[in-house]
Amino acid sequence: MDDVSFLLESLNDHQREAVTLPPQHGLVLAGAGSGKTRVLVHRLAWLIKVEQVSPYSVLAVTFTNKAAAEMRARIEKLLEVNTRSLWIGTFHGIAHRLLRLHYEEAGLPKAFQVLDSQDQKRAVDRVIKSLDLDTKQWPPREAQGFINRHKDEGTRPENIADDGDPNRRQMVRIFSAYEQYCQQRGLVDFAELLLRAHELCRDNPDLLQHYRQRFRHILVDEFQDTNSLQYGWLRLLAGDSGKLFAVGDDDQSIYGWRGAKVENLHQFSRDFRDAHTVRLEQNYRSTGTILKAANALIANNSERLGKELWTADSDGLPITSYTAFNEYDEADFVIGRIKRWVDEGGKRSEIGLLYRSNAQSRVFEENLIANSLPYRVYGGLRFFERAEIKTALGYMRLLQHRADDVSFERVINLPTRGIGDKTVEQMRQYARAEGGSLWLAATRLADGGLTARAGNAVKTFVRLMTDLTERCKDKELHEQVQLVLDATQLIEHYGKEKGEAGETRIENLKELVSAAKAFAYEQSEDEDPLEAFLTHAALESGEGQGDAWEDCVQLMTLHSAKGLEFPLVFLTGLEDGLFPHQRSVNDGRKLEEERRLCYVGVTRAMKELCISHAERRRLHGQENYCVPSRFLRELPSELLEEVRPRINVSRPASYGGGNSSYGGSNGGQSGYQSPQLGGRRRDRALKDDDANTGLKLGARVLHAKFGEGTVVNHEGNGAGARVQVNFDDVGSKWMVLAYAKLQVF
DNA sequence: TACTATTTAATTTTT
DNA sequence: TTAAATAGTA
Repeated sequence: MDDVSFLLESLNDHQREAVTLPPQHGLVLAGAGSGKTRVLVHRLAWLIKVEQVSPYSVLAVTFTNKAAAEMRARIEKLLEVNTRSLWIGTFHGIAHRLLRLHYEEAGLPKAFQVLDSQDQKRAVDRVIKSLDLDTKQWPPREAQGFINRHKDEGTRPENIADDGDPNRRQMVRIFSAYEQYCQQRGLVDFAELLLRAHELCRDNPDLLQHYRQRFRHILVDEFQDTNSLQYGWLRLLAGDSGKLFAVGDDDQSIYGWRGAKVENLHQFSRDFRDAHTVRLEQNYRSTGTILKAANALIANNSERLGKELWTADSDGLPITSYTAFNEYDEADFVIGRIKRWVDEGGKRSEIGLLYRSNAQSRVFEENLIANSLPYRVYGGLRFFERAEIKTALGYMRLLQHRADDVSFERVINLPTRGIGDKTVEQMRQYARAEGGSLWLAATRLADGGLTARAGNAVKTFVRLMTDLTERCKDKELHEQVQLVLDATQLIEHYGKEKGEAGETRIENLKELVSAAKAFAYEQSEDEDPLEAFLTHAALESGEGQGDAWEDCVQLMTLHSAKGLEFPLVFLTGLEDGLFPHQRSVNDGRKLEEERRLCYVGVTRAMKELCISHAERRRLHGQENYCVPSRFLRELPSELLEEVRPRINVSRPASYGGGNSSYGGSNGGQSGYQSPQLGGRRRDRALKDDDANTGLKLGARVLHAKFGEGTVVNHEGNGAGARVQVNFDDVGSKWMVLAYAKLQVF
């Protein structure tokens, strides 16, 4: 046997145990930063090198293209094997591949199209309208959710039990009609990819047998994120002889709301009795302090499989906790710390600025701009989801498939060519009556049946498309894209948008040509390049397309931060109602998911962690007094170093001194303030907050009977003044200040 | 058909 | 507040 020590020497005992498990089912509970990907990659290498498993017999499944690409790259680096025969991909990518290979058995046309969620929504919208339903009463978004939820559970409309609820019955009707709509046109949405692939395997014994014999080993990443259908498919594929090796972390399950089932992690050990479980608890990312905080926080969750992170490293710095007046003050503090980090020689790209919801980024962005700090906001529209790109691709699709009604509708009047809603509706009716495509309707109606004006416009469009088809013959992919852009004048159209928007759109369209060029380069011979490119666009969001890399502060939601790490992390907006989110506070399960989200945030930090919350925050245009997040209280206070604003604007003299930790005696803390903005806001805070009661909103108080709580409201003056206190244990109460004998701290 | 006023709702997101 | 969707107007 070859020397395989290189596969093991960089691993700790537990990692090594996982990697070298005998060829059987394995479950690795990998804590944050415990070297999960490394174990997965080394396991795969071990199977090939030591267990003599052919790369051909291994299937490795991930959730994102990024993770799949990284895994492939690391395997290639570790071993010099032919990774082409190795199936590494996303659930959707692999399902797609199976369906392409076996489209007939799957009941699909050879050239079936993949719908992304936008396309799906449009399709659902059309279906609802074709059923003569009001989209007000039946919002496409909800119907789409209904459809996807059921597909994710492996359910077809005919399998949904009729419980007599007319609402539900109507939804099922829409679901059915949508399925028919897609089947007729050869359209497959994301959930359908998985469901079809599952049914394909389930209903074709020979085919299933073939793949069962082929894939002796199935490796799964982020197993806690699998939904019912995905797990069902894995089990089916593994059968009795295939070996599943799943890696996941129940404490990092944050996608329950989109169908992920943490329970699968529990179920795994029940379904595969002989499965070995290995825990990876040594963390190679964060300081001891950060890990202690993370452990303490997550200990508040129930039904955990149980893990405790530890590190061989030192405790490091305490966690900074900042109480801001409002969101602007919070941003001032964060940006001040960012500057400090950069001044001390740190890179901006080493900073992760995390928040619960996207709306929070705005204030940070404004402040970063004011301080000329480059930043990058993650999330938002991906390259292939941008309107201009979708439109251009719509033309490409229509070029390829004349009957593609979704693309037809997208493109028919963009740029505007005088074919309005009325004309399109006529075409729809014609198409419906004839059972043909909109394209057919357009060609027929162009020769009569429309007003002269509309008829001419439609004729022009038809000619445009036929000309394009002609001119695209025998052209390279990127030349075809260029031809489409030229002929449709999309660049001119989108360039008209005012401001930077137009510029960006033009750049994106040009980038599409480059993307096509780059794509064709790595394309294999036997596929139709355009067809493959269109699928690529649907299946890969095009992350990394466009914007060049720079040393930027990284802004993102906690969800998008999963899997990443930063030397310096800001965890912002730790306020009840915001984080945990309002919609989760009254539901134990949801609340636990929020806590896991917080855990994910904390464990992103390598060296320094700064946590902040605001006492008041403008939300939906309303100024709100905020109660500090319960998660804040779950972090051991000895790990925290509280940083206070430099002045105490709102505490009246009578409460000023004594044991009050709000007492603003430290005059320092300058350097994190932008003077004009900060100053003005503070003045306002003074006025608003100068409560008649003399008790500051958001202040923590102690009541002899009810215990600790937070002041959330007040009314009245003098002797009759009352305050509303939200007690940690007994909830919210109004009390007369004069009698309540509240102790402030 | 395109622009403007009004209404409405308001996590999180990959494929 | 603000962004998006819808309704109304030039």
